[in-house]
Order: sequence, then structure tokens, then C-alpha cells
Amino acid sequence: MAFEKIKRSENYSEWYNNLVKNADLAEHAAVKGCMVIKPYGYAIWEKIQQQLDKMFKQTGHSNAYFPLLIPKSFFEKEEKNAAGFAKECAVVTHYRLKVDENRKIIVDEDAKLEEELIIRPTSEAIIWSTYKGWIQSYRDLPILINQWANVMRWEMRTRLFLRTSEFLWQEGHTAHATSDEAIAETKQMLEVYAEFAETFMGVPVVKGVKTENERFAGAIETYCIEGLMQDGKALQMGTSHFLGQNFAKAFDVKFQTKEGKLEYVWATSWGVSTRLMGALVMAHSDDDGLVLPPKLAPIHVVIVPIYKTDAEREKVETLALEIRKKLEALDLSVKFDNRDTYKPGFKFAEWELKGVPLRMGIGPRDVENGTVELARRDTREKSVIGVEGIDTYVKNLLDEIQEAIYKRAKDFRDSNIHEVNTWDEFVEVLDTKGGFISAHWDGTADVEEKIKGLTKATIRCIPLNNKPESGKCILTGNPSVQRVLFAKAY
RNA sequence: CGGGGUGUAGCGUAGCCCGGUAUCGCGCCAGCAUGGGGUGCUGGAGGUCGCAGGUUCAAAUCCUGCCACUCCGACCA
Repeated sequence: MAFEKIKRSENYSEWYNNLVKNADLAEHAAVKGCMVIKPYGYAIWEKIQQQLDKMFKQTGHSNAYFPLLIPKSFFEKEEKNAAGFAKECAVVTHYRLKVDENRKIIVDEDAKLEEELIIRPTSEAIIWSTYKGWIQSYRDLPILINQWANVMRWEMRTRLFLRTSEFLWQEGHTAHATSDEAIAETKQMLEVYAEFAETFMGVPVVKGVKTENERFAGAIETYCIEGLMQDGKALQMGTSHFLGQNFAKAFDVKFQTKEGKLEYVWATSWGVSTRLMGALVMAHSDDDGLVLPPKLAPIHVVIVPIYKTDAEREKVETLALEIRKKLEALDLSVKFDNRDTYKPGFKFAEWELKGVPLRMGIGPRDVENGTVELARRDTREKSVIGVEGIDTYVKNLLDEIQEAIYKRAKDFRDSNIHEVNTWDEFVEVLDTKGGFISAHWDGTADVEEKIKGLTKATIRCIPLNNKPESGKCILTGNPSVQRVLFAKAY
């Protein structure tokens, strides 16, 4: 487990890559831009999934599954959506291989598909072509469906979890009778995402609306949650789109109203991906490894026994197992690390690397005194606690850690939102401090592009809780009615 | 797509300029000691040197071509 420690302050992206690998979250796969999510990383993803899935179901959604492959003719129906994703689509052109004279496997040219199939970069096309068959009457609405799936986007530049060619996500696709209902759904799911990010991931987010430039291809309006990472760069953590009637029109999905009129269906789609894993790593972790919020940690407490003789070992183990039982009765996940092949110090370092929120050390001394040593991963504080009532103590402490992690991230975020009023200030803050920059913009896509070209900063969103405020665009001096949030982003 | 880097044991590497059958560390296996913050010692196993071709008595090393991955940009719901 010996590995080179890389400091965040020295090389943030190297730190990130190393941490993802060393903490056993994921590694690069044989294919460019693809990753293998390892068991420990996948366990975290499963916690994310379980919680989100619960929240989706609580808001009335059901899971279903649609196919990976989309006929090209379906894909091209919603023009903007197709154009937006065209550059990053993998295409299936043949359905068979064969063995050639050199005993090499080659594509069988005789097995060329009549129509090419697109590997889904997102599923609106295949889903709306299906919904067409499901919707005739207002009685068939709303349709509230989510799917857990993989998608593929052939990105030029990839990064583990943050942007991989193939990634796992969930995509909700809903169909409604009215525009208002669809908009309400879009906003509801944004709230679900925000609550998940803050309460479970411990990552504070800004809820907002995307500008036209940053909007999902095919959407009328894209809502988003934006987080801030420790290096001062923003990360889009989830999006919820109001699709209007764009897809209904593209796929000719109409329903008959109570009054007997034929109308196009209103749509939404919303998604979060394994990118959230990247957010989790970048928001909380330190130079010693991961720091996981208890609510998403696969292991809440790791018990490390300390002993010399077999007799000591037995006593320590008895106490450890007793405590584990108590903790498990409170629904806590406990790892008793009784590997005899590693020394305690090694284990301490390893579990810190993996971000386990609480470590419990139990040695002969503790057995004698009726105590254990508890070490918090987030603050590195250690304390000796009596065994009596340890279960509720630990449970409360985990809640406290969850809070503390969120608070630390929120303090960081809040102190990194800078209001600026001039172009010079904008450039300087961007270069020296990073973070979110709240500034006036004249509302034109053209100016947004120019700013991006000059500084690499993009408008992350127009915050939902924005107060109207008249001012002058930092670049052009044109009048502006509100501030927007700029940042360099992943 | 532009620029850089890498490809040698499970991982990380030295060797390449100057050709002679591969170095070191971690990990792995065995044993003994050790055990409250990454343990020490001893012994051991493990290699088509990315692929193909060429030069040569001899290629990890020189030449040609190819491939892959990665990092930094451009791009990116």
C-alpha cells in the first residue's frame, strides 16, 4: 500500500487521479477513456443509487429499462438534440465478425447493418419513440419513469469519474399533459438533487438555470445544481430539463384532452451520473486520502484490534465483536479489520486513505479500562470513550461528522463566491482566487462566448434565488438586470 | 485535432546515448521476530522488455513502421 503522497496544493489533478486509484475507487480500463469501477468505489455508487432511487420513488417515479442501441433515424428526429450529441456518438455498423485466413478476427463486411445504430449518449430518442405507443389519452398521463443505465459519449478529453467515455447514470423521462405540470416536475427534481447533494453528499450547491449556450440540446430550459471543488473550479452535479413539446413533436406524441382536442405532450428529463463520485472526492478529501460523509460511506466504523499475545488478541476480539454487534443493531456498517498480517499503523493509514469516517482502536489497555479509542477521519481528533453506551455515542458522532463535513464545504464555498463589478476585477479574481464570481452580464450569448474565449470562465448558472439588481455588463458595459455566476468548470 | 509523456515482473522503475541476454523499490510466497501510527531480518517465486519488420554473430538498446494508454490544451448535456 506504500504510495507516493501528492499534495492538493502542489498538483490538484495529479492528487485527484492518485487518490481515485489508491483509494481503490477506480482504474483506467484497456479502452481509452473508460474506467473499471472497483468494489470499494462501486459500493459508494450503490449508496448513492439507493438513496436517490428512494427519493425518486417517494416522488412517484418508477424504474424501467430502455435499450442501449438507438436506430439512427430515431436519433436524428429531434434535430437540436441530435446535432448537440453528434460529435460524440459511437456507431454500430456491423453485427458479425469472422475469422480470416490469418486466423485473425475481422469485421464481416457481409454483415453490414441496413441502418446504423447509435450507442445512446442519452435516451430521449428511444424513450419518446416508445412513449408514442403508450400515450393516447390524458388518462395515460403523467408518465413518470426513471432508468438506471450506462451511456456513452466519445469525449476527447476524459478524467476518471468526472468525464469518462462510458458512464453510469440515471435518467428520468416524464410526460405530462400541461406545460405547468412539466415545469413543476423539472423543478421538483432539481430540489431532489439539491437535497441529495447537500444532505447526503455534504456538498453545498447553487441551484440555477443555464444560459442558452449551456442548455441541454433539445431543452427549453435547463436547471442545474453547481458545486464548488477545493481547487476553486465548479462542477455541474446534476441537471433537470424542461423539454417543452420538442420531443413530442419530433416523435409525434399527442394525446386527447378531456375536451376531445389533440395536443402534444409536455416532457422533462433529468439526470445525475457517476460524476458525483468525482464531486465527492474533490469536495471533501485531503492529502491523506478520502473523507467520506457517513451517509454515503460503505463502512461507517472500522475496528482495528491491537494486541501482542494470543491471549490479548482473544480478549480484544471478544470486546470488538461485542461492540460490532451493538453498532450493527443501530444499522451501522462496521468493518472489523482482524487481518493478522498487517500492523495497526498500516491499517490506520489504509482506512484513512479510504475515508472511513470513524476508526475504533481496541487494545489490551482498553479491555482493562472498559474503553476504546475513537478517531475521526474528518478532523483527525482522537478520544478515549467508555464502552458503556458506545453504540449511541458512535451514532451521534457520525451525525456530527456528517454535519461538520457539510459545514466545512459550505464555509469554503461561501467564502469563495466573489462579487465583482469591473472587467479588471473579474480577471484578477479569476486568476488569483478562482471560485464562483458573481457579476453582471448583458444577457447575450455572444458576450458569454467572448468571456469564455478570453478567460475560460463560463456562466455556471443564473441562480434561482437571484435578486433583481440593475448594473452594467463587466465586458460591454451594457445594462444588466441581474448578476450571474461565472466560474472555471470541470 | 495540436503539444508533451509513457509502454521492461502484479505496481512503480533503472538500463537505451555508447548493442553482449535485465536493475532497484513496493507487492507476492516461506520462516522467525515484531505489534497503541505505513515493522525488521533471512530466504524465495515471478520477465514474449507494447506490436511488426529491418540492420547485426548478437537488439530492451540502433533503424523503419504501427498500436495503445496517459497528461496539458482545443472540444464537451
